[in-house]
Amino acid sequence: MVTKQFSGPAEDADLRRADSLGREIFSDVANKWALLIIEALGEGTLRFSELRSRVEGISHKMLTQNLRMLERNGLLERTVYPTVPPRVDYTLTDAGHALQATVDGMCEWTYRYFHHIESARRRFET
Amino acid sequence: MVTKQFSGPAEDADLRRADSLGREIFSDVANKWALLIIEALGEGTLRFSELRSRVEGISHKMLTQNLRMLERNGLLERTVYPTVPPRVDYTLTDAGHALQATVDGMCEWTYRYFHHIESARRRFET
DNA sequence: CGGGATCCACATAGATACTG
DNA sequence: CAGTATCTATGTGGATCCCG
Repeated sequence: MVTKQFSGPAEDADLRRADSLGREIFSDVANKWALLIIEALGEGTLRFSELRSRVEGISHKMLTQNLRMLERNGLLERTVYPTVPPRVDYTLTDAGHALQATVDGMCEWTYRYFHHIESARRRFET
Repeated sequence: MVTKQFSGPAEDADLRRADSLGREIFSDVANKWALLIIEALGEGTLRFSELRSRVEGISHKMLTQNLRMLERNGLLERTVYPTVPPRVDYTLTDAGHALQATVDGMCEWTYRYFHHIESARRRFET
């Protein structure tokens, strides 16, 4: 999956298509901002402005761009309330939550190997 | 961790430093090529040229660049054999393997939510 | 073979301004 | 408040060349 290759021409064309799509999805999702957004939404529904402050350092533009992309891939749902001023909520779908679980894993990993990484860096710059 | 904020100025300065480093590590690692390299090395030690063909689509430059970064962060070990022609092996460290486990999760996720994503995309372009 | 260095096209992301 | 549009700069990545 994703990293596996299909060698022979006798391979099922449907499987090859699946693999290339898998790779495309992986490329979409495996980026800093997307994962941080997913992680932020893990705690529950958030508005645009709330996301903006939770995902530290993200620009207005990057946020909207990634939200569109995540919505397109069915990872989150966008609810617009036709009020003045407008209000838009973002919530993870089941697929989104499932991914969020693995992102949690990455965050825990960062925490666990913190010192290992710090000392590796010190060793490296010599 | 990573997404958590430290608010008050009374907060422990060491924790803030830890958080910003965590974020830095996350930003390093949460990118397409890095994760695909980690995933490829999950199966075992590989040479530069082997990695180049396993991680489909990666350029010479991106491969070396990411390998340096992953080595710097102590995720993999680089072994140079002083032969002619030279031979260089890359192997995951414990930290690398731990991360690889979570990347596996992402790959499985891609596989599991494949159809969900496909249909979400169809719905979106209307 | 592995990898550094350079050049450059192109995409990406920031800033700014404008709309419903 | 949320979002789109435009402009621009900067940085990222690909291609190419050379070196041990």
